[in-house]
Parts: sequence; C-alpha cells; structure tokens
Amino acid sequence: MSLHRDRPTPGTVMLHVVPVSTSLSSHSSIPVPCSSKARFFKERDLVPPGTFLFRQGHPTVPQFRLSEGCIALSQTLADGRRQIVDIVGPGGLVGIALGEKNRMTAETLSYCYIERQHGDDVDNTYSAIGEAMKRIEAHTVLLGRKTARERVASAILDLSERFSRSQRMGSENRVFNLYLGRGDLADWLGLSLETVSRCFTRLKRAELIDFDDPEIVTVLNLPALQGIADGAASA
Amino acid sequence: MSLHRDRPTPGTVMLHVVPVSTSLSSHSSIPVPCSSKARFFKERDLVPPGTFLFRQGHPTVPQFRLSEGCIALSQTLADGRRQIVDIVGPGGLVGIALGEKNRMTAETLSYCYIERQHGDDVDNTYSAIGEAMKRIEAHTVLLGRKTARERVASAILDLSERFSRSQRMGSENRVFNLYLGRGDLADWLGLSLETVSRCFTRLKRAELIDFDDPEIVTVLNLPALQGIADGAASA
DNA sequence: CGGGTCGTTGATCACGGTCAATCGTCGTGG
DNA sequence: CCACGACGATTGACCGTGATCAACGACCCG
Repeated sequence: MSLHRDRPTPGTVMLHVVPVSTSLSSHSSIPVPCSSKARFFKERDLVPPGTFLFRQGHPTVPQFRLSEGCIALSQTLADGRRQIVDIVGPGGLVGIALGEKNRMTAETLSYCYIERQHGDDVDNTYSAIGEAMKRIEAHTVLLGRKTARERVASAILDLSERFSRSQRMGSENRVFNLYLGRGDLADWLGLSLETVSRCFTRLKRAELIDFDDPEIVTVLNLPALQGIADGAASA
Repeated sequence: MSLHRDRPTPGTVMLHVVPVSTSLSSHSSIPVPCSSKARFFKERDLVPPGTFLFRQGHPTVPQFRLSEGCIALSQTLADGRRQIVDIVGPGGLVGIALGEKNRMTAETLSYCYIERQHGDDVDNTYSAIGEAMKRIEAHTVLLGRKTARERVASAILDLSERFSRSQRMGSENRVFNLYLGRGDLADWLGLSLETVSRCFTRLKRAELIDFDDPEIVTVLNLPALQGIADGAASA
C-alpha cells in the first residue's frame, strides 16, 4: 500500500484497537471517566487512516499519546460546517477531554501508532498540554486575523516543521507529507477548498513551494514563506 | 467613578500590584520562571482597567487567578493586527505560560481582583485549564466557520452567561456589562469594528437585544439568539 | 470501460472590510 | 461658561477578498 488516505473499510479494525465507539451507538464503548486516579498499563496500537477514534458528543475516553502519525481534532456545527481545531502530530496528546462528553471528533489522517498515556506521567502530560495550548493560540490568531495566503503559508510551515522526514536542514529544501487533503486544510484554516487550492497554485507559481503529488510538498524558499506567514507587508 | 474604561494614569498603580513590567523595560520585573516547585503566599490585589499585567514577549510571570473582573489575552502581529485570544472572567486562570516568554499580552478591561494561584492547588489549576481549553476550542469554531451575525450572537451569549449580574433567570431578560468596547469585540471575533457595530444595531432592531449605553446590554430573546449563535438556518 | 474521489481552474457573487462623515459624551483649558 | 479636541459608536458608500457554483481532468478501483 502506497500511503494513507485509502480508508480500508472504516470500522473493522477498531474492534481490537481503542475502547471507543465507532458506530453511532454508544453502548459499545467503555465509559472510563477521566479520573485522575485511574491507571492504565501501557498499550501500543496501529490504527489505519480514516479511523474515528472518538466522536463529538460521545462518552469520554482515556487520553492517549500519538507516537507516530497525524490526527485531526474537529468540531462540527449543526448544519454540517466543520472546523478542524487542532492537528496532532507525533508526541501529541489526544483526548484531553476533562468532561463527560467529547467536545471533539478525532480522525486519523495516516497510519498512527497510539499508546496509552500514564495518568501519573505528569511532566509529560503538562508539557503536551502546553504545546497544544501554544498551537491553538497561534491558530486563533491565524483564523481571526490572517489572509488566505498567510494562512496557507503558515500551515505549510507548521506542517513542514512537524512532518518533514529527513530534516537535514542544511539544504533548505524541506520535503514533507501534508497529511491533510485540500478539503481538510480548508476546514482547518477556515477557508473554502477552492481558495486553498488556488493559494497552493499561486505559491507554486511564485516558486516558494513545489509539488507534483498534491500531498507531498517541497519548501523552496523558506524565508519568503515565513515572511508571508508572519504577515510581512508584501508588495 | 461610574465604571471602568477610564484609564487612571496607566502604570502608577502597578508599583505595588503584581511583579510584572509595566514599562517596556524589563528590568523592573521579577523574572520568576514557571517552576512547578515555586510556592507563593496568597496575595490579593485590585487592579484598575487598562492595566497591562504582562506583555507578549516579556519574561514569564507566575500565574494568578482572577477572582473578579475581566481580562483580555491578546496577540499582535508585526503589522499591528491584533487578535484577542481569550476573555477571562471570574475564576479564570491567567498566565498559563509554560515557557520563558509570554505569548500573550494581558490587559484588564475592568477593575480586577487578582490573587496568586497556589502552585499545589492542582485540582483547581487543572479544571481552570480545562475551562480555558473549552473556551478557546469553541472560539476556534467561531472564528473559522461562523458568520458575522453568528459570531456576535455567540459573543453576547457567552459574555451574558459569564458577566450577568443578578442572574435571576426566571425572567429571561439578562442584563449584563460587556466589558469590551466595539473595537475589542472586533479583535476578539475576527471582525472589523464597523461590522460589530452593525450587527449590534441589527440585533437591536430585531428586538433580540436592547441597549442604551453601548456597553450595557439586555438579552430580550435568548432562544432566538441561541439559534443564531448555533448557526440554525435562519430565514 | 464506467463511476468515484480529489484537485484544479474559471465565472460570478456577496459578505464583510475599508474609507469617511456625523454624532454624542467627556475632560480640559481659555 | 463654553469652545475645543479626543474618543467611541453609528451609519453610509464603495470595494475587494474569498465563497459559491460549475466544469473539467487525473487517478484509482471495480
């Protein structure tokens, strides 16, 4: 199999993976409250892309750590508008729920290795929460105040930092895998699918990035991208 | 004095208030790193509106709890665009920094009572962080996917819940104080000042809200407002 | 070969931003 | 006491960014 994004009959693999409800009925999940005293033995699992680890409004599930892969946390309005609130990469914590119901839907965007997070690993948990806060705060500024071009540039830089393989920074050409499709990017950046696509095309034509496969991107001019992302007044 | 928003010579009162730099020079602040082992005796202080408790990029300051009042946490881009990331009300935690530099600027929007947060008050801290997460996540959806009218309706509901005095919910008419001016609301909601003003006018004409003083608002039709805020398809 | 999904590109439109004028309130000083 | 300027809110006229609608091509799989 070449890559992700080939959802292999969603739901089948979930049976032995994580104790969450995949189906819409909630009776199959193990409703472990997020008690601070609960202890979990460490467990590691491989989850295919397109898997819903938990869904908005369903009972809370213990938090776990993503050791490899990419997961989208999203929230959906009544009429279907979707907003991806955070993109979680390796090392990130998923399931910071702190309530009885999930406020989020978590979907894997690639093959993911996930493992239970020990409740007593306080330092690790705390720093992961800090990282998540930092990301979401920056994203708030992006959504509230940046233009489409700035948003896309920011996203490319963010993802390139987190997902570039062989980060030999000597040559400034970072190649990396956007685990998000154009539609996912749109739902993350608060734009429409078409606008995202157009921005990619423009950045490509400006030779700031390059791509053949629309999901594998090369950063050609990092400083210029950074300038755009930071809102440097460009002519 | 009638209310807030009459900045009484900013900076003068800070001398004995919080160990943060009010002036732009950072030598006057006590650069207490956010060590988890640090203990602070509880201390309570009254801070006037328009006070900057700390600024983006300055050394971190110990976190404290807002027992009364309203504080805006904002981030500013290089070219001056400002985004208010969170509005903190009574009970909220301020200064969840977790780094060496503040990512935020904190400005009081009213007279505020602030008190030191005990580092060992883990339960309280944890739940406050959870609340902050919840707010900022909801705000992400607002910024990414809601229309101007929906944003303003959401903001009014949010603030009315948090700041309505005499919350006798029997009569559904909640009167409350927007501690934010139109410009602050704009920077919070990712809109322009004028758009915010227009939305207020429209909601007033539709008799969903009422106000004479533009900062003191009465909610006249809560369910309808809720419908708009949630994106219910309105004719 | 046909149907599905995803990405790109074009044409058009509308929501909300920008620019600008006006009004009311407040504080200050002549 | 009133004139003046500063500030905030409101309202109007206009414009531009990005959404929407639509067509098309590439690719994958059955």
